[in-house]
Amino acid sequence: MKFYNTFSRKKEDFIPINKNEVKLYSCGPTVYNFAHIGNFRSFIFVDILKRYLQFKKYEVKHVMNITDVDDKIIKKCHIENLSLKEYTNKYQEAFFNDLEKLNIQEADVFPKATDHISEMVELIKKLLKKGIAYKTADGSIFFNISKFPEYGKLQKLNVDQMKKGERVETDEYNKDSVYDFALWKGYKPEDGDVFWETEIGKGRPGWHIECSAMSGKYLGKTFDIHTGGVDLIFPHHENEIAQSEGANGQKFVNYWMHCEYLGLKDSKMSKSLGNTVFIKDLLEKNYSTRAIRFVLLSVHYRQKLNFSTEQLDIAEKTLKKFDDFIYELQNVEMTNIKNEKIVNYTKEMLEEFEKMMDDDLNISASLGAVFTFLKKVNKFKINNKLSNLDKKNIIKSLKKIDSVLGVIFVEKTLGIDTVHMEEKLQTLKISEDEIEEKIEARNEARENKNWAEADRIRDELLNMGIELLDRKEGTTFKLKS
RNA sequence: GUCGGUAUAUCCAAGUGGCUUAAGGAGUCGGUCUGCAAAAUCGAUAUCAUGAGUUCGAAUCUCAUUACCGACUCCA
Repeated sequence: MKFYNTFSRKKEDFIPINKNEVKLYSCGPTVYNFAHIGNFRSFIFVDILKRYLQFKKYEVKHVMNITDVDDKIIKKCHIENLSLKEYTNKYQEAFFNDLEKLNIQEADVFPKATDHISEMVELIKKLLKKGIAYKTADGSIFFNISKFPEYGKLQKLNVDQMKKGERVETDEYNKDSVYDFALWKGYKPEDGDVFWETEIGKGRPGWHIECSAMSGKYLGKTFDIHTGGVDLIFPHHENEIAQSEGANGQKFVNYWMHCEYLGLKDSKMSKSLGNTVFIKDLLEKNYSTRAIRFVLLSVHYRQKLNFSTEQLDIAEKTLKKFDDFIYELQNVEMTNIKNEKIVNYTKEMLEEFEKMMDDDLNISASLGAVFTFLKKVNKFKINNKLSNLDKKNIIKSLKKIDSVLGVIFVEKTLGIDTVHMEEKLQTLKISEDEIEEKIEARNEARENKNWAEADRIRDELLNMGIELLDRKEGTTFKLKS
């Protein structure tokens, strides 16, 4: 299995520190607003990565931080006259809600910055002691990049040649160098009640220190994979490396994996540009959460993705294809002979899927293998040449695929004609018998070549969300997904 | 200024030297099936941005050109 490591800018064989275990840290949300679909793209990337590692039988220990204190949050709190907790709780809840909707597996730990002040203070003390950090007159503490010669090694930038003009930094913090960054921000009156009294003074943590402190606490000084959006490479991840390696004197992260932007009409989507799309916006337009998930996962994570509702339409169609495929497996007349070809198809599909995913999560090629599989199996289905054994085999392999993709919902689709169907019909106030009666009436009309009546009945049912399928063996129905 | 990325059909998107006379999905056109649709199925739809070079052989490597995008400021 190979992953592209931002650090080396190359695909590298993945070798975890401990044989069957992967320690994974992901930069999570800053809860000062709802997370937009661009944010969720990177969280879905992590989800696919994590699920695939599990698919490969690794035990994954996953930590995702929640940033619940920073400049923007404090500002907003004051505007809305809420306490830090009141303000952030709302968005935190919304975040978890959206995670669930998008079928994103929860991390093992979601540490919050405000719960780990003491760990951050410890780390800063260590840096002060080593002389890599310094305190300024206003009580702030900065990281001194000149004491960490490797600074810039992730982003591959040369500090001396960086553009300096644009960086408008006021002198409020009295930094030695403009590139020194804050570990701790000394208290200022406008911070209001957002401060901590600590050994290193009264104030609040800088943004970067939380990830170093919390990853260290939950995953150790060196861990396997660190993820985030490409926009975090610099300065955030660069600074994390400086902090952690500066304090611990050992390698921080073995594999850095970064997710590309999601864009809208050729511009990147970000909160600061104000061109954001939220999950709820799309749900209001009646798109399903699984279609959203599908769009976000179907483009390779290192490829820019230009989001559009057209892609959602295609995704809905694609998912319907899966649903129909699985659903119709039940209607096929089953023989009892195991079909060698089907055995081969499933085997080939799973092998191809794994081979492609092993290559830095090449999801497009993996999905290609799945679609090719559907096509091949459909040919058999059409001729009623499937056995129960084949069916089991097919379902089993799709479930396996979906343990990674998380969008096909094999079980749920198979359950349509039992629990789900009953519930749905109840809300539609129609019984299965009544549907059968209508189908019969329609078939009678069809025999009499009364097409108008036949189509009327079909449309009537379709409007209720019941779709008729005319097959050689007769007419069946299913719920429209 | 210093670094970096991308360019494949109408659209999305695999493919990084021969297994590809370029996967897969969507669209469009035309068959099969159907009363007609839907679904399924078969077929059609690409001189791989441009120019030069390396090679027995290039979408794939090298150089140049053009276009777009990004980092160096908060951002997933």
